[in-house]
Amino acid sequence: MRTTIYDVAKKAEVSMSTVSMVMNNKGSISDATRKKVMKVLEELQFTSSRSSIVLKKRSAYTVGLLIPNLENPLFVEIARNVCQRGHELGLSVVICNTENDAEKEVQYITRLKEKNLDGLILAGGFENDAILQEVVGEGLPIVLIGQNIPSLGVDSVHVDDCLGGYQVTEHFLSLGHQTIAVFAENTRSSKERLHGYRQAIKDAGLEYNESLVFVCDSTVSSKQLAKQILGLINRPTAIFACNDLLAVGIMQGAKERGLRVPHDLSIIGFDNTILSRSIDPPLTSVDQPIEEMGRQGIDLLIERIEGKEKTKRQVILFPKVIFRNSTKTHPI
Amino acid sequence: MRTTIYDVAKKAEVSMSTVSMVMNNKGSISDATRKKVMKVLEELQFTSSRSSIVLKKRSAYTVGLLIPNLENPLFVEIARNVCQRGHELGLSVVICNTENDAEKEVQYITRLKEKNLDGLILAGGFENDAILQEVVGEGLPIVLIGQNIPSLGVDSVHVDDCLGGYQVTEHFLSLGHQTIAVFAENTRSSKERLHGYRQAIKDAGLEYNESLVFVCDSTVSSKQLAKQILGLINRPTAIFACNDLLAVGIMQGAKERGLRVPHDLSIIGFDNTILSRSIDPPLTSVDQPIEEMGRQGIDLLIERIEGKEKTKRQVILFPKVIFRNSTKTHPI
DNA sequence: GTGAAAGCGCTAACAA
DNA sequence: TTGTTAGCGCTTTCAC
Repeated sequence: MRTTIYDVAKKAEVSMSTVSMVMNNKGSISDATRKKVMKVLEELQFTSSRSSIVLKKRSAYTVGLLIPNLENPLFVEIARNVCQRGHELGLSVVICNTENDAEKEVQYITRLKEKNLDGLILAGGFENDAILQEVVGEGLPIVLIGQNIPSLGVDSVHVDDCLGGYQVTEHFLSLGHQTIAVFAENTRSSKERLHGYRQAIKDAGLEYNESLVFVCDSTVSSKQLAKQILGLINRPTAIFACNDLLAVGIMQGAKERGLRVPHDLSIIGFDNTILSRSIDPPLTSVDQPIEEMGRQGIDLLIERIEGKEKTKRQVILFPKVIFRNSTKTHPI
Repeated sequence: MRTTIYDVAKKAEVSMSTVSMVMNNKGSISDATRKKVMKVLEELQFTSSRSSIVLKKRSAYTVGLLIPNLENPLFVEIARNVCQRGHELGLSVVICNTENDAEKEVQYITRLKEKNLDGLILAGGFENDAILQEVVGEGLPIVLIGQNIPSLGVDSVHVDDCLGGYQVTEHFLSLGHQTIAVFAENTRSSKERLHGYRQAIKDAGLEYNESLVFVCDSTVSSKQLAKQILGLINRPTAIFACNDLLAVGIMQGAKERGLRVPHDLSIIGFDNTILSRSIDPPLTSVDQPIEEMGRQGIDLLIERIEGKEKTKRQVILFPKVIFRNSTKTHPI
């Protein structure tokens, strides 16, 4: 049978409440008693049962982290940082890999609620917006990492995706590229990046050409797609991939077409993940300050949980293009 | 205030115990009562509080998954599959990223124990063997994934690392390579792989040369090391990297030395992660059946939790070399 | 077939 | 400063 606070009390010859107070640094306890209790606590290697505390306090010191896809190193990195920061602050972080499945999203949220979780962090896309709305309605604190859903009215921390897209496009343009394709996912952040692209194109006095925008959803499909469009007569000379995963696929597709990067084709990715550093040639990619995002995400959430904040806050971080060797001047 | 089983009981005009029995399919309930209760359950969208169940039953339907390093896609993949299988079976899986830190290992395990966890899965290395021994002594079910620690006497599921190392080396030898270096981590599985290498070298009638074995621990250090040893006069013509992460570093080091893979240097990795498919040239790597490992890991653990099994079991899976383009015949 | 009641391990209000 | 006690929400005997 598990050791309980009662066993400690008995051994230390005090009451349960005294032990509880010692453990939680509450009330006023005489030094002698405190020492006595501490000693027994140590001897018995006592750690209290979480579930009874949760039951009593109606708080599990737990936050759920919903991730759409652990295949993308970006999300792994976000998870790592959120867990890290949570751990520092004594919070449990439960990682839930929803795999972009609306069904799973509901299941995970339901399960988390059963556990009396204190808040939710959503990293990346979410399929089932209705349930989110419901959760928000119930007053459960939520923080968005890596995106903003204006209609939801919750805190968020993300880079200025639009600016990132703008910078990428601007760079391509400065290299003389005119036919710049975009590979985007069907997510809010991709749309923002695309928006930046469009803006840059317009600002350069060029025509925005929708047929250069391709929506796809994984390494595999971006590879197929890239292979296909790179076979066109008037093929793009530069491609902006809205994340590194897509960029990897594009590179593979280009290779199968016999095109060399960056000589025949320039590519820029987004997220600056380990992938951009592993592939050959190293991929120019837009960095998101993930550590900062993880830290701020948790911190925002905690303030919200503690009820300090009532207004909606948005932390917008700056993207930064990390130049590597996947782009080149376009021979005019 | 949260809806409780008592609210359900009141609304359905039955007792709490009846509701409980309906929810858990226990006892004998008349069809009429069952329907009545089900209806209210549905109306109230009732889900029961986990913590009270845990408190009462002393089981949280939770298993902890200790991962040494989320930077390695292998572990991410393992986590994904373990979570997946756990979810299917209604178990919560708590991912704990210990970052190879003995301190964190203890913290996580302590915290998990407070939560009444039912079992522990260890994927990959573990720094603090003493605490493991302690946990085993307490009777907490443990399963090892991707390694075996014979002294611990617990269930495990892993590939035949020795065989994998043997196959890799055999392949290099068949291509005519004689000077084959090994980059290993300081882990049990690396040691097994190295053991296979040694065996293959010996079986080929060659001398085992310890100075060709290098221990390192990340992409960065393998890159530095590779750069260094590839500058030697009598440099290796083939390198066996005990995981893909190391292989990536080696490739980068080789590149900085001006060596082309596979033309000037053959490389084989281990784990067949996404990295081996992303880099250029695609890396020949030894596949571990991760999905199988995740599934079997959870399943072994559950049987153990349910007390069905008493004997130690070891599931040994077969590694499989996936040939890509990172090796080439050695010009004699 | 159903309900009453005890109790899982803890916290916090109130007494002493 | 310390102890007593009433629950938190549920499961599970044991009566009926």
